[in-house]
Amino acid sequence: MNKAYIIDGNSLLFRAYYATAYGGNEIMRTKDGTPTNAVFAFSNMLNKVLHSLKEGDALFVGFDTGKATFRHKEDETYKANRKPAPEELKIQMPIVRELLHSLDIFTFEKEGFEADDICGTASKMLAKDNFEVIVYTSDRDFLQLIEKNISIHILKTGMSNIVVMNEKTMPELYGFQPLQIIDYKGLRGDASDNLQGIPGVGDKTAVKLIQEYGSFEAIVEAAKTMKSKVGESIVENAELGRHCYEMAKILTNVDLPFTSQDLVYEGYDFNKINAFCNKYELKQFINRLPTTLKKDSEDIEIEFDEVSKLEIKNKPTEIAIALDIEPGNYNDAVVYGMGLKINNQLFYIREEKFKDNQELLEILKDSSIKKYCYDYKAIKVALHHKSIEISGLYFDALLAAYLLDSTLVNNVDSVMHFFGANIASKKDDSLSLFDNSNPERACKIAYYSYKFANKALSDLDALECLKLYQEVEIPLASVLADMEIEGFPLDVEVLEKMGENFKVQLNQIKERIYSLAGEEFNIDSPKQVGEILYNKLGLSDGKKTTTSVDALKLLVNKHPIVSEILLYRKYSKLLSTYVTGLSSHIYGDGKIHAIFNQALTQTGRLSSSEPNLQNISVRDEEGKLIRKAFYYKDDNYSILSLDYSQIELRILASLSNCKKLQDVFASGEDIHAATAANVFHVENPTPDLRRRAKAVNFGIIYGISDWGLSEQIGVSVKDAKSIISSFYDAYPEIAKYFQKITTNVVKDGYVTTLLGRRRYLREVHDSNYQVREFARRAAMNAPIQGTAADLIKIAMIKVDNALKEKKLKTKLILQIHDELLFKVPSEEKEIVYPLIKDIMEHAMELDTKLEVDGGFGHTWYDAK
DNA sequence: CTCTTCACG
DNA sequence: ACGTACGTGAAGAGC
Repeated sequence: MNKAYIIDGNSLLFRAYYATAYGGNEIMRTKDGTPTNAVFAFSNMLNKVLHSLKEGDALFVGFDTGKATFRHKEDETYKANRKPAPEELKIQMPIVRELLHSLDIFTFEKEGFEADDICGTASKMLAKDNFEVIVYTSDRDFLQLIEKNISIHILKTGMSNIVVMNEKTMPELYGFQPLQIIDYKGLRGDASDNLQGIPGVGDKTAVKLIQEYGSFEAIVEAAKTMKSKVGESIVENAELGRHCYEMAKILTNVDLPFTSQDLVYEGYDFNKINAFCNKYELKQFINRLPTTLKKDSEDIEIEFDEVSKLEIKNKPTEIAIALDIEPGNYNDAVVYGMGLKINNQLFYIREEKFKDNQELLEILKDSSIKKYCYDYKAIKVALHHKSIEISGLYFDALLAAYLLDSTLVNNVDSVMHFFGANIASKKDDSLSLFDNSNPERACKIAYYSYKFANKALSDLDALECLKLYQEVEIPLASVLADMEIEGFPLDVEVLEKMGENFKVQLNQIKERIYSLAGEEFNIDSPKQVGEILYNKLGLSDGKKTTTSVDALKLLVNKHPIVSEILLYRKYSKLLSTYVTGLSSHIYGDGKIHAIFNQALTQTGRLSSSEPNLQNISVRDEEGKLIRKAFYYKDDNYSILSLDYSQIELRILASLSNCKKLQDVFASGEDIHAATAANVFHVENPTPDLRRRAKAVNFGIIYGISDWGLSEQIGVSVKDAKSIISSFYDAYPEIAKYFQKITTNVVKDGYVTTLLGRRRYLREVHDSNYQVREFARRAAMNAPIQGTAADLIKIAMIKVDNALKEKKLKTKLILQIHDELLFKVPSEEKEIVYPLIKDIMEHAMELDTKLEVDGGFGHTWYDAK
């Protein structure tokens, strides 16, 4: 028998709200302040129901409309004693409906009726259609619905304390039958609904009377001959009781525009609920959802053979591979084994047997054999550590999913989930404390990497991303793997010497701060710093309450402690992040092997982690000294740094077809000076005007706002506004371009780069102004930042190809968004510099001239 | 685990 | 009138 789960939406939502809004604690909110505590608690409750749902089961949520019902018409005072719902809860009512609709769960509400009546009618209908009905509510009135196949799950305190009431347990607990709850309410009324029952009849009397006479009317009849106070009161207040009796009845004959079959749950669409979770920052919910309910989700038992030696009859033209590897950084992770799909068979080979399989090693190395996998770069790097070569990447599920929807989380479970499979192992993985291997999982990943390839490729084609995938992301994966394998040398001794200096400075500054403050406190704690500055020393400028650099800079002249704190912060950052932090990432070969995340950013840029080599200090002279620790001890090698000049503005000039701006770049003029001349209407701008113009140029790229610009360059909002319109007057094509972008993103819900990389910005339709504006600015920036990312990726691939073709020893070692770093042997310096510069400058067809500058240095510090 | 701060493009 | 620049990662504090 199939089950039908019916949820009294309002009842659970109230419960969810109050269960998480107790005491004086701040309730859960999104970054922009939208309260989500009730949605969060409701989603957890709902998830429990979803986990018990089987195929063919029905699921339904009934709601109140919030408007007056037939009960209000009958009794003006009905529920009049209730306090209005808090605003924070009201805001969440439509969001809960949005949650349910994102999961394709059937909800219904009808003006004139309460959720009780909707749920009651649906329950009876489902029971009649042979469903075993389970109703979730906290309202005891629902008990009247109980029958053979209808049980009521009453939520007591909190969200997890549930009492199951059915045909058997309900009479045991209450002492009468389910329908008699109406008679009971006739006698007792319902205080929460503002219905006063018969005076003098308490719980004990009511139960006794019902047990004796059966129904409310029988009790009234019998009361006439009772010679007691209670009897008199019943006779006297019979009408009042009758009213309560009628009000307590739940309707089971509401006209519903759906059938039981319409309520059978058919699963959720991953993209829809994923978008919802992103929007409301409910991060864990999606991962806790039962994958079996995902539409088209596959969760099969796979069969594989664990072999010590592969016996392959026919040489394959394609294979799928997945490593069974310890989670975490793959540079030093334990490799347990490898899952393989070869000629429609699945194999698992333990790591210690890799070397015995010469045939396998040949297949891996053979670039003519297509490789299907998830995260090829990780596989290539991890295998390199085992001295095993791999080439011939054809399909990478991670990269495909990233191009299909960059908002996806980049882990294998989520990506496979996205494509429609559950790879979570069903077996108990606590079986062995010593063996963390998971052959089944590896084989599943290999199996699905292959299985989903065609669908994914055709989806990429449909999104016009196939070329970007095949010609950029796929070849780039190998280039990045080589960069990670190559690494970047870091001299720990140089670093530590600097660290000692920083420590000395820090101690002196610390003492000065304590003495200026008149007490010791934790300078690393923004809270304590704020307390000292704003409360103890009373340094507030009236506006800012944070202790960030921007806020503190406004206070430097008010008290000597402020600049000391800024100094402390600087050295503290240098020591913890750049000396201690970087040191901890030096491997046995004296090098850093950072990971370049290829499927993470929303714009198409790379990111670097463990450690992040893309944010090593450069603006601050003392911080920049860190770069002196990056160098080759072998004097024969030097570092070449080449970076694109003004890449984003040049791309904007090209994308917007702005001839005037393109001409500025073509002539080699100073772009910031040119903007200064245009917006401030002067021929020779002063350094200060040039500085402001530079901020304007940046602002344009970021999706400028008058307030943001005014804050940045210290002018009034009004002046900032006029500066922006001067900019658009000077470059009208750019204004037109942004107008087009804005229109498109509202129409399509996404923007694209020059190569078709897509960024979804569904938030442009958000009901919240802030969220909408944020999406609009991101829409303006993404095509620019993303096209720059496309450009440098192509440059990297082309440079890599050229170096290999010319059999040069120069190696690409680092990418920092608009800059490439190379390890160059002395003898190649002359040939490599113009070669790479030329490739970078012509990596892509653009209407704006590109310019690359840079130079060699023994250390990273000197490379410029 | 989230927030704040600060390093980079 | 809204509250405000785009994209990242790491460290420390404080829950």
